[in-house]
Amino acid sequence: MPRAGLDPAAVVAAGAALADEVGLHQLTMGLLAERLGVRTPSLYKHVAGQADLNQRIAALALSEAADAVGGAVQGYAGRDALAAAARAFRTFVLEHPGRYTATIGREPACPDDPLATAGRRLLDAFTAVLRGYEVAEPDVDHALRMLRSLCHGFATLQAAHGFQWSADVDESFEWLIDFADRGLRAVRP
Amino acid sequence: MPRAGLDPAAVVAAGAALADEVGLHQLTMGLLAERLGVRTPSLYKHVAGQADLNQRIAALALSEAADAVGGAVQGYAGRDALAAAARAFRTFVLEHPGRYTATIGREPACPDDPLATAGRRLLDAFTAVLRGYEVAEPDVDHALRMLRSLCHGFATLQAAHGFQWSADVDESFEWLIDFADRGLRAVRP
DNA sequence: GCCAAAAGCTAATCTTATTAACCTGTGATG
DNA sequence: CATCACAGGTTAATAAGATTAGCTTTTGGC
Repeated sequence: MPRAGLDPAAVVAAGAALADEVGLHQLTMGLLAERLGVRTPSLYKHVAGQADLNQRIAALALSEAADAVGGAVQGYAGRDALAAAARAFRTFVLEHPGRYTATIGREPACPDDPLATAGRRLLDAFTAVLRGYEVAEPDVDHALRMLRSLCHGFATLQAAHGFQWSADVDESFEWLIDFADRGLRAVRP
Repeated sequence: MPRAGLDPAAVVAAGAALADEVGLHQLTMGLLAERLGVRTPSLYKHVAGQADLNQRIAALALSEAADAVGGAVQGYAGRDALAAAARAFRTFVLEHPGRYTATIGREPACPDDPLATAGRRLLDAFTAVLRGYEVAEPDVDHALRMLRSLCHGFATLQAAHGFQWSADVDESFEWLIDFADRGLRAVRP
C-alpha cells in the first residue's frame, strides 16, 4: 500500500475545498477521506476529529481572508481602500462559502490559537482602511465593529441566499460601500 | 400510558427553547424527546424529521423577531424608530441565539412557506422604519439590505462572541445606530 | 541493513436519526 | 352504550457517521 503522503495542512486544505463544494454541513469525515483516497480512520492521524478539523478550516479561512483584504488594500486610501477591502472580503466569502461558514460561532481557546491570530490579522486589514479616514481614537473600535458587521452581515446573508427580491445584489453592495464611506467621512469630531 | 398531548406547535416551541439553552448544534431529537417526556420516535408523529424541525424553528424565530421589531417600532418615527427596531432585533437574537441560528442559510421552498411569510413580515417591520427617512424609491431596497446586514451582522457576531477586545459592545451598538441614522438622513437625493 | 515512529488499514463501538410494526386511548358515530 | 378508526405512543430494527483499538507496513536516520 503506497503512502498517501498526507499531513495536517493537506487534510485541512482538502477539507476546506470540499466544504466550499458541498457545504460545511455536508462535509463528512468519510467524504473527505474518499476525496483524499484514504480510509476514514486515517484522517485521525492528522487531525484530532471533526471539531478540530472545523477549527483548522476556520483558521485557514480567516487567514486567507486577511491576505485577500490586506492585499486588496495595498496602495489605496480612503474610499478606494474601503471599496477594495469590502469587495475583496465579499468575493472571498462568496467564493469560499464553506470555509467561511466554519468561522462562524467558533471562538479561539487561547490567545495564541491560530484562529485568534488569523482573526487579528483580518481585523488589522480593516483597521488599515480606517486610517484613511479621520476617525477619532475613541471611535475607532466602534467603526471597526460597524465595518465588520456590515461586511459579515451582507456577505453571509447573500451566501445564504437571504436576499430574495428585486434589486441587484452587486448594486446594493456598491451602494453600501458608498453609504459607509460617506458615514465615515462624517465621523470626524 | 397517558398521552403527552403534544402537537407540532408544542414540539417546535420546545425545540426552539432547547436550542436557545444548549445551542442549535447540540439540539438532538433524543434530547428534545427527553425534555418532552416522550420517546424519540414519537416526535416523528409531529415533525417530519430534524430538517423539518429546524425549518419550523426558523419560521417561529423569524415570526417572533418580526413581532418584536414591529411592536417596538409602533408609535415612533425617524431616529427613534430606527433605534427601537435595531435594539429589539439585537435583544431578540441575544436572548434566542439558538432559534435565530436556525434561520441562517435556510431558504423557503415555495413562496407560501411559513418561513417565507415570516421573513417577509420581518422585512416589512424594517421597511416601516425607512418610511421615517426621505429615502428615494430606488434606494429603498439598498437601504433595507444595508439595515438588515448591519443588524444581522452585529447580532450574530456578538452572539458568537466575535467581539473580543476592549470597547463596550452596547456602546458600539448605540454608535452604530447613530451612524446608520446620520447616513440615512443624508440619503435623500 | 536495522529500528522506531509515522501513516495506513480493518474491525469494533457508540451515538443519532429514521423507519417499521405494533398497541391503545379517545372521540365521533351507529 | 358499543364500537371503530385513527392519532399519538411504544419497542425493536436499520443505517449513517464519528471515533477508538489494535495490527501492519512504509520510511527516514543511523
